[in-house]
Amino acid sequence: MNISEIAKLSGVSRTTVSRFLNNGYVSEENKKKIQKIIDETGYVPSSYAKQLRTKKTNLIGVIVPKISSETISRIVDGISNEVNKFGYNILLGNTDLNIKKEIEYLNIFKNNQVDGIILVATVITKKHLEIIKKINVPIVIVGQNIKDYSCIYHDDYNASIFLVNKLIEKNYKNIAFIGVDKSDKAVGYERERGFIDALLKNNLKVDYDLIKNGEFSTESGYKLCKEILSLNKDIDSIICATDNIALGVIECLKENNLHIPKNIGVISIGDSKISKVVTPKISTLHYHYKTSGIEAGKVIINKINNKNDDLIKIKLGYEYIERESI
Amino acid sequence: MNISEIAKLSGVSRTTVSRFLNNGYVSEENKKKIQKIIDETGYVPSSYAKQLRTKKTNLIGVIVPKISSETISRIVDGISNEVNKFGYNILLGNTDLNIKKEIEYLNIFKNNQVDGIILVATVITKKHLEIIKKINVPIVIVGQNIKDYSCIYHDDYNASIFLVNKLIEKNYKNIAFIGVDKSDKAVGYERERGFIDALLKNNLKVDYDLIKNGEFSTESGYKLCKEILSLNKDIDSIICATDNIALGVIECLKENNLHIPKNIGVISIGDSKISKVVTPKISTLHYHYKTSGIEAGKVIINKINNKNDDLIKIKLGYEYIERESI
DNA sequence: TTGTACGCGTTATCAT
DNA sequence: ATGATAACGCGTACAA
Repeated sequence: MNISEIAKLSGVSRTTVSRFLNNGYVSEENKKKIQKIIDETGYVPSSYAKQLRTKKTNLIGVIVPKISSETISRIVDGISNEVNKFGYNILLGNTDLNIKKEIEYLNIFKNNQVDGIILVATVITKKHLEIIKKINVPIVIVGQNIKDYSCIYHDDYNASIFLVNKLIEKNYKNIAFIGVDKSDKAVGYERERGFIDALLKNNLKVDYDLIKNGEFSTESGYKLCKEILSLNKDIDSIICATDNIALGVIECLKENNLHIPKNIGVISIGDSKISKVVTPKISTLHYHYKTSGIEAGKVIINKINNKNDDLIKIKLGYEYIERESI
Repeated sequence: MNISEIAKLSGVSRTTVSRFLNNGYVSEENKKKIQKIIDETGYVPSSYAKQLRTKKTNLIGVIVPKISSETISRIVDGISNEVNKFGYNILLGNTDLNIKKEIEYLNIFKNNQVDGIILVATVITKKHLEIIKKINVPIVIVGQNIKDYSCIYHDDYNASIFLVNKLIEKNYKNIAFIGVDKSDKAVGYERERGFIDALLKNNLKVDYDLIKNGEFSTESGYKLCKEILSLNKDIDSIICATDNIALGVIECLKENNLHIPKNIGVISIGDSKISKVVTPKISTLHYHYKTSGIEAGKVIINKINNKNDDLIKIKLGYEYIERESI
């Protein structure tokens, strides 16, 4: 069933049916005729042909490192809710933490297929930037602040500073830091930088032995915590870049019969589900992940509709949630 | 940049370029010429035109109730990994638990746009079935066993029976059950049915006051547990249909100074992250969610390629993980 | 092994 | 307000 057959059955021309479907001028009489035939036949216009003609797919390509992550899926939820309002759908590029696949998806989405791209990434390499530069649809980056590109990101630097100040306020003085590799400019680099600067501002010594970087996992948190304890440096608190890391840290501290928060305070970033559930409940910074998805959706829709390439930078804040771990 | 321009630049006809792109016979000489031009120009064929011509999008429509859920996102992860292997991508229909949107997505995907549909649903109404019947692309349903449709689902009935037997084995005798609404045939109906049948098989009395159904949430678990306790029926264990429900139950029991597992045993289904983390750690049934996604991917790809409409039913098992709550 | 000619289903243009 | 016609970019019989 196609537009020509509908036209024939309705006794009008293809053009009129097309106009009817796209809010053009059609007489009331013809409107009724056409609607009747469409109802009877269950006709739906071919999206292929429409896309070929209009160069529009109403699709947003969303590239994510791993969909089965609490933070990522919240971001995607936000994006999806927002863009759906405007009739857009999501083409999902789940890269499984594989940078090669990330590049692959950028290439797939590059030329056509989608009207806009939202890239949720942890590490942006030169290779990424090379391809992104050549992309001819609007792009928004979530979670990282990349020069010359519109980004929705979190205030990682000040988040770390906040955590240090909070610990100091609670009389903790010898603070360790467990984060992730600095190739992740946001979670790795910025959170560590904030930590160091905050120590300096508070006239505390920066002991680089107490700054460890690993992966986004409970196991990594556990391992690095063990390493720090083996140093016998008499620390009284640990800042964890993520809740998952904090989980490993807590496990390790418990095994060593260290009481949280009496012997050692633990604090982290994320406010994930587990942070409310583990004993002790983790004092943490709530990050507005779903909001970042919503904002990214708004920005990309705007770019698509207005065709304006203004550089948009949105830095989202955080909210301190005190629980039991400090 | 289109295929004609590539042809002109390469000094061959459009047809030859098309053949080159689609593995047809092209002389070595021309192959080199064309490849060179493609590399220089960065030409990528228009997916719109290709789709119009071939009636194939290489897209799988995946409809889910809420992407920001641990189980759902694991399923989607599995689907995505599997279908990507065959060059398919995912068009995500995130319905935000809104049945109307579910129907909407089924309609969007119905006629074209995708080569196949995977529906991850909790409740399948008559309205759903009406639309699904009219869909002319292959469809696979995940999480529910629907008559006449290919489904990947879990053995919910026997899972409940297993849990009852496990409790009895540990000398629990007065068992309550907290589940979800029975309009969810899998999590609601089947799990409750298994519970009741298992009691009967073990010659235990079925007390319908001790069977409560609510929502998929911690709050619901908390509330229903409170209701059960207020009955003063002297229960010694509670089976929870999901980990989230168990979480609320545990909270409630703790508040009432009931020791888990000494005073009351708690057991559930899901093996979510929180089940390993909460105190006490929850004894639970691991469900193979990612696997169900992978299987769904395999089935849909098969249906698309072989055009066979064999009815495929895959029932996945479970794995008992004993921790601390019984 | 290559090229010509046509069609996929829609929208845009222009004339009426 | 309506219709004829071209064009979007590609794949594929068919002929050569």
